[in-house]
Amino acid sequence: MSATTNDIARKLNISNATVSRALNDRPGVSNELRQKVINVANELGFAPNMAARSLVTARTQTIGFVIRSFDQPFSSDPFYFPMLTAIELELVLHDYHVMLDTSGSDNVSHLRMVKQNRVDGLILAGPNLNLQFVTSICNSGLPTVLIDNKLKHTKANTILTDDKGGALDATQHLLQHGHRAVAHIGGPLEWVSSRQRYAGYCEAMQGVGLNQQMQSIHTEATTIATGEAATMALLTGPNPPTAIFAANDAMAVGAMRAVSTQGLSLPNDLALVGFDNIDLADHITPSLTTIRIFKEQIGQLAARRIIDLIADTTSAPVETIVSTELVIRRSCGCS
Amino acid sequence: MSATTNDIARKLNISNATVSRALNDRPGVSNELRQKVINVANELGFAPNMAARSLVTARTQTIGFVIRSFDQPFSSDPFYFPMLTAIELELVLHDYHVMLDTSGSDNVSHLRMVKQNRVDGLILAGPNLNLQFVTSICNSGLPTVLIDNKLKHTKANTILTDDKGGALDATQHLLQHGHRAVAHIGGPLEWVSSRQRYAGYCEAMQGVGLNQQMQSIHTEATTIATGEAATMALLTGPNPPTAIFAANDAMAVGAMRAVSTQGLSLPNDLALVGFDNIDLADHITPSLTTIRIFKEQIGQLAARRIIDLIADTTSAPVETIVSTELVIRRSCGCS
DNA sequence: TTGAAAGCGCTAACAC
DNA sequence: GTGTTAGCGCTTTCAA
Repeated sequence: MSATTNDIARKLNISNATVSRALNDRPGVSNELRQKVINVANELGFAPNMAARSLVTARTQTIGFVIRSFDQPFSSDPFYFPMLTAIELELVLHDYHVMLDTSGSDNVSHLRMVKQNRVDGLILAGPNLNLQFVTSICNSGLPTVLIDNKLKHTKANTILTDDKGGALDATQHLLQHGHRAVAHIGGPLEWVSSRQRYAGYCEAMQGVGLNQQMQSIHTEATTIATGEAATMALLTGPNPPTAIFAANDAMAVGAMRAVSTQGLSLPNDLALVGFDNIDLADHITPSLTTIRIFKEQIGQLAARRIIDLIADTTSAPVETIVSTELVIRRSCGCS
Repeated sequence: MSATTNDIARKLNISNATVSRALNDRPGVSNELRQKVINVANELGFAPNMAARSLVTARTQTIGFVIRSFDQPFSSDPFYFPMLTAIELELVLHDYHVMLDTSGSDNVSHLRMVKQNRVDGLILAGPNLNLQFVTSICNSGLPTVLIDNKLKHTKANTILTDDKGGALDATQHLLQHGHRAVAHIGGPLEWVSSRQRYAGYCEAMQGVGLNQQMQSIHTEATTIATGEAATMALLTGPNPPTAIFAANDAMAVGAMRAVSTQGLSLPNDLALVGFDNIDLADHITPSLTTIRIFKEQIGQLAARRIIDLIADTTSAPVETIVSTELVIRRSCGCS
């Protein structure tokens, strides 16, 4: 088994308290002795037993990352994974580890990693988590950061994408192409992101007085399938649009399928802009004009916020909004 | 803070030893008292403090999942994530948690989660890990399961895809379409999967006496970019193939780009089969014929194996090979 | 069937 | 500066 502080202490004929002080950069150890301790520790390949340390410090140096396993990110649209990677990369710098939870529990007190005191804080990802669950966590006092989610009546630390701004850019770009019948397809309005993207769409349309031409469909998920269905409904409806702003790239891909099924072609018969900038956006035909989300940066910010929060639990909740970027390709009609 | 065994003991005027026995289904407690303990525990929302338990049992109920952060799975080809999800889902059933490590350390003794006794076992994913690193872990005695990797001189518990069988199916399918100049593009031959897929390709070609027509390019990664470059080289080379078996779907997408750049069209000028069955395979044009990998099942098997291994550390290493499935779409020329 | 006591490895308060 | 002591919350002997 691995070496303990006692092994080091015995070897140097000192107390393990001194070993602990030396190794943790605490005052009250002569430089000479401290160096000796460090040397022996290295020799023995010493690393503190986390269980023992946690037991006394009540700190685990672990952050829980919670996401619903049935969220699309885990399949066709790996949305939260670059974030997760970025989070881990940042947390490692601060000596923290990440523990995963995809169980989709509806209650904090059912979150095993919390009950068992396994984590110092939580990052909750995605809008698809049970509202009461999120609220109860945020009120529990455990340092918590939300990604892509927001509570109505509870202040929380949250990292958001500038969904409204991105949607505004996307829609305005379509308008600049001369389109008037610009429709929107998106996710459930219970999600902050869906609401904001819809708001951006509305603002753009109303900005040029197209209140009458507004037309949008909100489906229960934002997948290829729902995008296809929604687009089909629009194309076969009474006022088929000439352009569509899709709330994410998966739906945009679905829209492409619908267009193709209808015997139409992109971008001539229909212009299309997505949201996300998934890696494949550049590799489908026609390549997809979309709004880039800075996933890695969002992950990094979430990690930093949770660390700050652990250091100072009393700090006021902060809402961080990360901007977006319009990535112009072919599906919008640009050449 | 959360309740402890002492809280329960005090409330019932018994010792915390009895509480522990009652809650852990150990013999030596009357049914009556056990039930009382359980009731009080529920009332108080008790959950054992993992640090305390770990300290005495030397078990953490945590499995480390190790992967290199720069592996493609984390970006365009979310290969290992469905696996990770499946692993978590399975481990939860056995009261285990998953801790992530993407640091890409080159040495076990540098793996913090191991040094600090944070994990009971390790799942190492991907062929891209440092060989010495993997070997040293497998020899360290810590229960370990490899996914998509294999050691030459060290026996290990490993879960593999039937890469050779899948490649055989893919290549034979192209041959059945009447193609003779069937080329292969794949990853580095240091990877087990690349070697096996290449072997399957060779076996298929040699099986119909096409040793002379064999032509393959192995790139340092299996991405859209390398697939495009390799295909470009083949198409502009002395013997342009009429069909290509790509070692994964990302490379196949790259191949499509090269074909398009060359002014050719799929599947008429070139037939194509990939490997993976990523979600988008069905949504690109033409839809991609490919070999399906059962990622969720692989994850589940890895999780089960690591649990068995923890229960019986002496059990002999097992190599598990999960079969594949040919998914026929349009890129191969089928209609 | 139950309790008392020891101890896992570490940190922190208090002596000296 | 350094050692002694206690204790974090739990499990596990050993007694009774």
